[in-house]
Amino acid sequence: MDYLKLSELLFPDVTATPEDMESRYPERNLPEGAKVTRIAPSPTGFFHFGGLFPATVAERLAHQSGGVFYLRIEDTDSKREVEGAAEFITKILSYYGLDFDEGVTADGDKGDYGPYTQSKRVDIYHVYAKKLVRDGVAYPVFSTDEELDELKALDKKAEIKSVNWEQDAEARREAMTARRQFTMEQVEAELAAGHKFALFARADGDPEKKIKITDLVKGPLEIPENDEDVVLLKSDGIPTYHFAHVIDDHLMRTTHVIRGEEWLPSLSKHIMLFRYLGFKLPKYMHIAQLMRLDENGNKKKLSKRDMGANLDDYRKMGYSVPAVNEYVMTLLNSNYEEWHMQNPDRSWRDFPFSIKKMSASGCLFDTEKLNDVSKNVISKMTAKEVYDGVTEYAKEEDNLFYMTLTAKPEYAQRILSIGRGGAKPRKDFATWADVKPYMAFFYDRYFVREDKMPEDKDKADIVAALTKFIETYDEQDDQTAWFEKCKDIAEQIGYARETKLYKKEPEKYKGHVGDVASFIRIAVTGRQNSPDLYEVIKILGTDRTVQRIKDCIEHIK
RNA sequence: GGCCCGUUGGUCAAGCGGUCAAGACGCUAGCCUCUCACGCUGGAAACGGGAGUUCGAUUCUCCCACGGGUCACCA
Repeated sequence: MDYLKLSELLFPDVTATPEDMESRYPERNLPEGAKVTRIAPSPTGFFHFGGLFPATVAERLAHQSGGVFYLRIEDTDSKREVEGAAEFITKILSYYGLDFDEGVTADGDKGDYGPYTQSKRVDIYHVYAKKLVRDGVAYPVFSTDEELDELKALDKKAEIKSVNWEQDAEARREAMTARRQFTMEQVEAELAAGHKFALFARADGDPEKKIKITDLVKGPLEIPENDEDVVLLKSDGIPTYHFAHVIDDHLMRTTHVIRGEEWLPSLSKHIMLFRYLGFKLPKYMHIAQLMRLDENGNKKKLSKRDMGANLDDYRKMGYSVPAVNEYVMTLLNSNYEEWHMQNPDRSWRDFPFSIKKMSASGCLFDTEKLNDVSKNVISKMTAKEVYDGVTEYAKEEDNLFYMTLTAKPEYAQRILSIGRGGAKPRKDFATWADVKPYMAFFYDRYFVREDKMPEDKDKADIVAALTKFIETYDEQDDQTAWFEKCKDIAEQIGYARETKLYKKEPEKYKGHVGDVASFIRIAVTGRQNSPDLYEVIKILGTDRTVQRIKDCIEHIK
């Protein structure tokens, strides 16, 4: 077979050579040890929560080493592509603070190694496709849709465990080899008839032989050589992932390919293609998948349809950006939490991320842990930061609350200041959505009497306590003076001044000062639980406090 | 079914031949406290199984079991 002739027949319009490509995309001039990484999502309009893991690793590794982190859009599957998806991806990644040095941005491509969208790189792929045909490694397959369907059926059969498994696999293998057979005349005839072809790379591996390769997170690997022909170009001329990966990551000079471990089984294909093309193999890092529990209690890969799989949902649920980032870090690097405890005020970006500390096994997504991380993150924020976070969230999710907050920003921030800023801050919020129920009673619009006065206490005592409180309340009192008055009231209605006194001799009293505080709290906030009552009343103001207590007394009567 | 990856408490995990097998989340007892939220002091809870190598295996090797992934002109 005259492969040169075949290559001209198949790719008559391709004039550029691999050498041209090499000079157009020269090796990067970077300091020793600098890593070039990338994230390469498909524009499906959906960004997987798990996608944050390789993305974060890639970003850290590049930026920690003075390298380059870029975004490439892998839009080689037109069937799955969604309008505006690329823009959505750049938006959500920048929302989570993953900043690119190169790649697709809202204002077009940035960087010298573009285009960064695969559909715009078809000419480049064809240069190498032609070379592989010329080298006798790649061959065309002209298939009708029906033939394709038949083959697909065989694939399906070969996959399913059945008694005839061996035969099914054999039938498939035969069909594959048959596709390799053709004559120049046949190709010319097909082409003349205007038929499209897919381009395959002939596999030369022996699965009995193993390739030794070290994955930076999985460790030393032994994988069988590839003996399955690889689709390079689909019949529309667009490359498959395999071909695009090899060419793009070589030309864009990626040093570390960071991707999910679901790619491990096709690694031998990629290694083969790198060899065919004469490219240097990059370092690989296959990251373990994020799992969920299925109904049988088994771990399953967190897939698109699962709860919590959509990264954008976390924003909608009200999780703050740093909380999500930190949670990802805790799972990615086992010593992150330890470091964070020693450096409580430093950003996760300051953490010396290490490949060695990455786990080789997949972990279960844990909402409890996320919430804990999140509570800690928010508890360290200033009232202003919390206010900003909540208002931004409410603007999207709860317009009335947004209006309520922004009508009196200082008031909202005073509320959010309670118990904040000290060494042991309150940890009330895991999400921005938790804020509204916490502070709702401060707003007449949302105030409701959720909790009733305790049944076991005498109504007359409650009314007496509340009445006395109104009579003696003085907004000039400091906290100690204020609480002394509560104790006085307790004493006057036959309650113990101190909780301890009551606990010592419960039969001597009808209750204790804590009960008095509880009456006031329920009257003022409508709930049994609230933050510091003294602070609450101060913020609420004397008039509203008195009014609420009076209303409450009416209620009781 | 083939191939590949994985296996320390419920979860995330430290460990890298000799440890009473860290820590965090969750659970729990108690303390602190005007309630809540914190905080503090405790507690329960783990090396999948079997062979080897070794004076000694959670740690090394092999086998098994279990779990996961993958087997497209999808990525």
